[in-house]
Amino acid sequence: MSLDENIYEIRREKLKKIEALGQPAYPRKYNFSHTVPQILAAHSGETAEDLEKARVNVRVAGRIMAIRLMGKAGFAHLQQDGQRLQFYVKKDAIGDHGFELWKLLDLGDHIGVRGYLFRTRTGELSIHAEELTFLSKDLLPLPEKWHGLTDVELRYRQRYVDLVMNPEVREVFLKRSKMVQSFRRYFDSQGFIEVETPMMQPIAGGAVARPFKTHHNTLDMDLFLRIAPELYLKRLTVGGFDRVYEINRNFRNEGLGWRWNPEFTMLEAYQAYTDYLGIMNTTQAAIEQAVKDVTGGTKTTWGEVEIDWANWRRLTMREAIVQFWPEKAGAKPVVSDFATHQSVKDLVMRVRAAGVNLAYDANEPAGKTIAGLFEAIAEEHLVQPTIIYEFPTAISPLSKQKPDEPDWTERWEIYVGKMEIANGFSELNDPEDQRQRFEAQLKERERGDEEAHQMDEDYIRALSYGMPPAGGVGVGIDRLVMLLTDSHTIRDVILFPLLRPEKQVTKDDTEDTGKTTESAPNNKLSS
RNA sequence: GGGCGCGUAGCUCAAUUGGCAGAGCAACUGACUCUUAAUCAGUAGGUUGAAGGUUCGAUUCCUUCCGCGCUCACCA
Repeated sequence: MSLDENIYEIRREKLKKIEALGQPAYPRKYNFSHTVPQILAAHSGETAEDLEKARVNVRVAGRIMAIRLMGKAGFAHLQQDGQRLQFYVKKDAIGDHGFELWKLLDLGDHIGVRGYLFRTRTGELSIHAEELTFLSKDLLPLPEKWHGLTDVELRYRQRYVDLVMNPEVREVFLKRSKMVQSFRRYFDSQGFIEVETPMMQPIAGGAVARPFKTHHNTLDMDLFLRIAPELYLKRLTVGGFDRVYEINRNFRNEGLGWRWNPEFTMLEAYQAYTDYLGIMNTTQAAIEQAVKDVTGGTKTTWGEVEIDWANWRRLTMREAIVQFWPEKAGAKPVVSDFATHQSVKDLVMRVRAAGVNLAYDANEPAGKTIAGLFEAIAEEHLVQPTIIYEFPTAISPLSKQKPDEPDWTERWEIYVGKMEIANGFSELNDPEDQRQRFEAQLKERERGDEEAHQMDEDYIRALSYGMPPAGGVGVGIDRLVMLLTDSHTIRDVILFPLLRPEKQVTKDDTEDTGKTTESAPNNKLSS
């Protein structure tokens, strides 16, 4: 028998003894008068004399996170909503029966405490307990109280334990929730309505990525998990929802990394009768508001640097390439250098000669090469909020072209902390142009680009009914949370990030220990 | 997928050149009616991720596998 199975059995025995004392093992409810944070907020300013003069009776529920037992008395800390309140148990005050229960409690148990507030000799606000109510047993031992849980694998696999032990983790997800609330409030206030569009799509469109495939049995049809809601949201603008947004998951069948999780949360919004500049301003305002709502200010810490969300710069993609052109690559490019396949190739060769690692495919469109050039030399400099605008048409199959430069589109992206966090454009609403763009993408697909966009006939039909001019945007919620919480891996802002399945305890394993599986906790702790 | 690194008690970590596998916390027993990383005395807890190899002897060296982290490539 392994140690924690031993602890598990010991605690089950304690649970039986608790039942024998007349307390249900798994009671239905507890009528509390205050939460722990409420007590701390309301009474932290009161002195021992104040509390003696006007006695405050309370009933509080929480999880026991520390126990200090001293003969016929003892102290413990009750944790609720990430905050802790001490309570004092004295045999004289709680009675023999209550004291028996007290001795059967373990770290991690949920209990209710009835009593009155007082201050200990050392001045800590505490509950003088008069009655304990058992609420739920922790059968598995919590991690060590001082170092807590630090093993990253265990933190992600057993996030519930991580959340109990690490208040800063809890804080990250509270901020995430506040951020999403803030976006909803902002877009609602601007007359947008929130909608939900299909997660399972017959054609995975609206972005450049490889999808997950699934299957519906009754219809006997293959479906894809969406890589973006874009094409459905734009169908809704055709239908007369002039301002729509959706906050939900996208799924992309690609590698994992510090900025990438296969499922991630995106805010997408579409606004009729405006263009890329209009939606750019809306997005910037929404993000500035979210930063204020989450942090209370306009500056955040990102590792060694401070990000100033009140100070944005805007550069075209070409300007950014010029501005961050490596010295070793010689004279900075001029506008005409971006115009032809050959001149773009020359730029790539100069940059490579300067020691920059950059792949080059002679068969790909020049616009795609330019985008690669931008990512290779400019992206790493974009730490402060920066809007890069005017993207090549070749990589923007859903954006309107610039009227005077058809090789370039009215598209922009926001970069912060070297990460792309938003992508918006003037939405292409010409069905014939859209068909030609899809056809160009199909050629890319034939060339071997699995991520190139597919033809979507129904989407073109929808555009053919007339889609109003519109600006649209997608905002990467996870990455924005990373920036606002100084989290340097996306896994720290996703409650249950994708991990390999953990090895299960097999029957052979349990037979070897001579134990039945009935009570064996089936997790890594016992394997 | 490539490169680098890690895996020792429930948790956090030690173990000299290859020479008896340890500590703190958690747990168990006992003492203690204002402690707060409570204290004091004692007890128990290990197939050192797995399999194989070298060796008189492997946590340590070698091979393979499993898991995790970092990083590069592709993607947001």
